[in-house]
Amino acid sequence: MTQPRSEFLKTVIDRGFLHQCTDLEALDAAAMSGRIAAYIGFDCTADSLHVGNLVSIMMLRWLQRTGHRPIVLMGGGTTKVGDPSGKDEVRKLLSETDIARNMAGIKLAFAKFLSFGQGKTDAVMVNNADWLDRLEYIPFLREYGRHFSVNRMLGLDSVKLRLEREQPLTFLEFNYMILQAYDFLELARRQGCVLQMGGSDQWGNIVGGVDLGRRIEDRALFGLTTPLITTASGAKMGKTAQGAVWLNDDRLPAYDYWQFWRNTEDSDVGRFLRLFTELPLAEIDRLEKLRGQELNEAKKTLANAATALCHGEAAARDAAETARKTFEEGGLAEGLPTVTFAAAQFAQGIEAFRVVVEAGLAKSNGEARRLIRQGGVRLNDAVMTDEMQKITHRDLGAGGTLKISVGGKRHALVRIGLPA
RNA sequence: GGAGGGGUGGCCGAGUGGCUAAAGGCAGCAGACUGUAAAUCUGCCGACGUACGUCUACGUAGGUUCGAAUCCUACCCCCUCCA
Repeated sequence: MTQPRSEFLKTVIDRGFLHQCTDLEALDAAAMSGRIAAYIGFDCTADSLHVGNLVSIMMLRWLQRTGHRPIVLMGGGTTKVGDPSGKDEVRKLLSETDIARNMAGIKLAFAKFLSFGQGKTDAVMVNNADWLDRLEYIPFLREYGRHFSVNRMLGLDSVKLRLEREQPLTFLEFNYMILQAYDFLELARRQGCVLQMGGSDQWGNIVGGVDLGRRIEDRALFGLTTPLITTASGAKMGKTAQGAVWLNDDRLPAYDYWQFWRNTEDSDVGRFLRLFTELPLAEIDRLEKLRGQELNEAKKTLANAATALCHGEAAARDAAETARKTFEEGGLAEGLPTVTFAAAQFAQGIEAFRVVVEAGLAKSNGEARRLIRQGGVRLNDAVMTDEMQKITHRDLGAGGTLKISVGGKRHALVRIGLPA
């Protein structure tokens, strides 16, 4: 199509958020003619969202920034069914209490990215359990079930994949797309919602809703999907040593979140800046042209901006400052993870490997020992060789603190604690 | 309900009585090289003990055996086909 005219679509396309759209021109016209409401659904399968969800969240944020109304749909109802998309195996059934707890955790993140309230472009949050829980089987089947063709559903990737691999697909899961389609219609009725967005794996489910709206009420609904974001090396984004990169700081501290972005691969920097920050495109063009070591500046900018969005400006500044002191000055920085030992323990001396474990830099004594033997541990930047070396008062620098490091990136502080 | 197949370490996946803490791959960690990047090479990769060692582990619970992931029994779960 020709260039979109609406602010919303222009932004979405220029920044790399668009994968597929059911009718880009008509959607563009709708967005030009006034405020639209759009939604994305999030199932409550974990108690925090992670960076894999960030593309969707940023979509809603841009929607709001360009004058439209975002709807966050919590899948309190659909989580009980389980989305087969992109899954090789049947999902475990989650209990109602699990779902409620997960929903509470997920809400925390949205409060940071969107502004909620009663205003015209304020975001709203709804829970599909509100209507799905009340559905009656036979009436639902007669009214909505007849609009779904099993022939077509069998062709959907989410279903086809399972069948081709001869993996089980339960009837429960098979119904997921019907419920998601119904959600869209319900939101259109309740909130005047005309657009559903989501990851590319949601295409089939989204189109199902668009079709249902047309068939039942002749509504013009739109679907738009975002690309699956992988790193340049092809890995699914958002894994670290500890696991997923969570958005909630009780699952992943802001400092580690910052580090995640700081360690972006060179070839991903420009793309990530466009997707995960709100820096002007001209600025991003400049940053991604930096070469070699200079590109590290762009990575810091990325880390600062992304962390500020998720954890706030102050947390981003702290993380950046901690990183600067630690990596660029090789010094001690407040803000690193800290362990304390009693003065009496220092007096006796503590075996080095125990300190490494206590600092959370190794999972077991054996691992800590191996790390030290392999020359992977440094005490105040001096490589350690003896895992039995005693850490004592003498190792504490000014301020009564010492730094212990594993590898180039993981650091912790050790200091004297108050007598227990 | 019937017949058959299967449950092994974070994941995939070998292994059908001792040589198996369990091949191989992936993921991960460390070292070298660097730019807190990527790629490459090297080493590590159940827990505990400074090594020889001990313990825990192959769906669960028992049993056979000097010795079991491997054999037997019961149970649980999953898959395929048939009804």
